[in-house]
Amino acid sequence: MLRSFSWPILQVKKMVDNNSGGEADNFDWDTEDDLEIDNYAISAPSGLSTPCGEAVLGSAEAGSSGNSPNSKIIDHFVGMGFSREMVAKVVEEKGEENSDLILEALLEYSASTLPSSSNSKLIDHFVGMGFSEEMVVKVVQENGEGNTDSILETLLTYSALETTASVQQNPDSGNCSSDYEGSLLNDFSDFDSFSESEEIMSPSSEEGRKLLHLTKMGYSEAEASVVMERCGLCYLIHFCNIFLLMVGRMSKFHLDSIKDPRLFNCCIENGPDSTIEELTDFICAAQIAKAADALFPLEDKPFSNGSSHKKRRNWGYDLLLRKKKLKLEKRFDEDDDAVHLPNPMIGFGVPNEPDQITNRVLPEAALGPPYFYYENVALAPKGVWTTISRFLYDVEPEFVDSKFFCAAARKRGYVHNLPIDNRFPLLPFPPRTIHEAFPLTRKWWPSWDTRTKLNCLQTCIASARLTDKIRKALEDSDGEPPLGIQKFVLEQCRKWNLVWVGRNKVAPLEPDEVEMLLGFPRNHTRGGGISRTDRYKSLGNSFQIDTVAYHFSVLKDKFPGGINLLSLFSGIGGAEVALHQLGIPLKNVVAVEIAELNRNILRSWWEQTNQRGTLTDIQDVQELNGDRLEQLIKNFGGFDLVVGGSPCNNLTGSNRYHRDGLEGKDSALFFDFCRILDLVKCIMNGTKSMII
DNA sequence: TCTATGATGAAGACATGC
DNA sequence: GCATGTCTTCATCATAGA
Repeated sequence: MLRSFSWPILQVKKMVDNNSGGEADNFDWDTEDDLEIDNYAISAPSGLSTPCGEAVLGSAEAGSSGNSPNSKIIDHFVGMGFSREMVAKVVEEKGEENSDLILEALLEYSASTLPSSSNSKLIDHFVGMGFSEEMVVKVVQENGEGNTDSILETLLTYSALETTASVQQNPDSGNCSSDYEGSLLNDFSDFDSFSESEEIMSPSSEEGRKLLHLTKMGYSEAEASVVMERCGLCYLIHFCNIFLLMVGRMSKFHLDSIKDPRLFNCCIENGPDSTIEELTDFICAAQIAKAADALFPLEDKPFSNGSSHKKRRNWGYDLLLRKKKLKLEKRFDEDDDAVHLPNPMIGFGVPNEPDQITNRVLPEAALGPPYFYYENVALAPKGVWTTISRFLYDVEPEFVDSKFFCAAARKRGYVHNLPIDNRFPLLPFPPRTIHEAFPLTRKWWPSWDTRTKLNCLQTCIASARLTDKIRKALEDSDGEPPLGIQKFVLEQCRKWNLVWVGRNKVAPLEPDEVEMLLGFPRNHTRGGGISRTDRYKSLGNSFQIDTVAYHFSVLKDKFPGGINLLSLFSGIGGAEVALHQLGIPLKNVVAVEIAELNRNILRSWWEQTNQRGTLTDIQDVQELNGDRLEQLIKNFGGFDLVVGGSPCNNLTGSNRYHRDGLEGKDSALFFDFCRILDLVKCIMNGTKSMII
């Protein structure tokens, strides 16, 4: 079974479970990781908060020498940061048998006993942001201390209303001259000095002019460049809104508009044409958000599978909140592996394997319509899958290795909201071993090459020089080659997925063989002006059809009349082929793919298979804005399934140069998947038509 | 200009032994 | 639990040759 994430509450619970499970004696409570987690719990202004740091330290120091029968469990909870007195009291009340109950009671007591004076770290944080203590105390009382997002939002609202009133009384004090802004900007005075780069000094374009203007205003070139780029993305409006709010230029109407997708879309659409004022707002707001992050390093709340998620209506705002938390989670994930890959990597189950899981509880926000399905490499840098999951409504990823479906490994993570019961595989089963897939290789396969499965099919193949080098190395030895040669050859065979095609002769797979292994029709990528290199590249970036079809199979009964599909980063049409092979009619397909070669491949397949539905090509995900989606949804009556496997370039271990995670140039397109999915959900749920 | 080729490690999961 | 070694990884870049 997949293991849960290790968010704070779960981590604490895990620790307690370990204790109650009798393994506490082997648990090292003093490891650095545990201390980090403890510190997290201690200072978090959430439900995990403890009364105060001093009490925690004092009790912890006194902690490990208890002699009473329940001293061990008390010590453990004290080690988590609760005061000894509180733990003792709770253990006395609840007994020491049910550690979950104890934990819940401790959390409850902690929340109820947080100091309400200005000594509160939570209040200090907000006061430090520039809000008045009186206002902070009031808002904290209204919202409770566990919900820092609500507190911040309410504080911003009050501030905006106050300042707006002030501006209305004194119009000259508006815009960038408010005290708020002054104090805030002073806090961000560590701008880089003005850059005198040649490019900026001689702007030859509109972008250059804006860059020059921004740098002259005192922003660093890097900041200006980033914001110029980002203003084409969907984050602009949120940051602008927050900043406008902070400086008091935003009325209640504007505040409400934060959550208005139409306004959000306007900014997205105007991104490249953003005015200087918008760009400066963006920079300031980003810095404010950065500072807010620093002030609330521990605000994150544990997620549950549960029902506590409110209806996902404020998608733009939510997206930004999730983005804001990204850095915090990344830091946390660096301390603790939040997502653990299952071994064996069979997700919720694969055909012919035991331990099938057929039930799961999805977070309310994740429920369809539409169904969604996101895919990427399983072995991404640490923290990436935590982030992906968080951005996709906290749905737990399903990690599956396609070696359970075909003769090649393909370790991938899938985040989806599909049902998981009554799955069925495509029949007939594809060959599961190398020899089944390529029977002619058996004749030449040496006994010392024990491979039965190929490794991941990638985008590059071995060179002729390498296979020749292997041939010569083997021919130099009489009979069975020495161990050193065997080791070298095996290493290269594993690395490049070489198969034996003659005596002492290995070769990389042909493109049509890769097609077969991945479950595509023969010659799917052949012809139409595509080179062999590009065929390997397109195939290497694709789905494994049998794996994906197994997950999609639950849709067959649900859409007997056909399905409307939004296929993002569609590549050579893995999702389309999988649905087709399942016998699910494709009614309306909107396929978004940047590479013309891939679009041609999908179009060609569409025509060859005599599809009766309509296929709409879109080149760039950036083209999919609210209006475009609204039009498409209006035409089709909504999407039944949104599928996407965003670029993995910056995630895969094969990338030696730019393994930058989700912040990488290409892999950042994941956030466009989120944006578009949110938009689709929003429009289909009627939110968009409700506002304005 | 396009295509194919060769050189370029690090990160992280996992198994093993102590 | 920890150190160590093994194995795997939807790739990128520079360059030569057609």
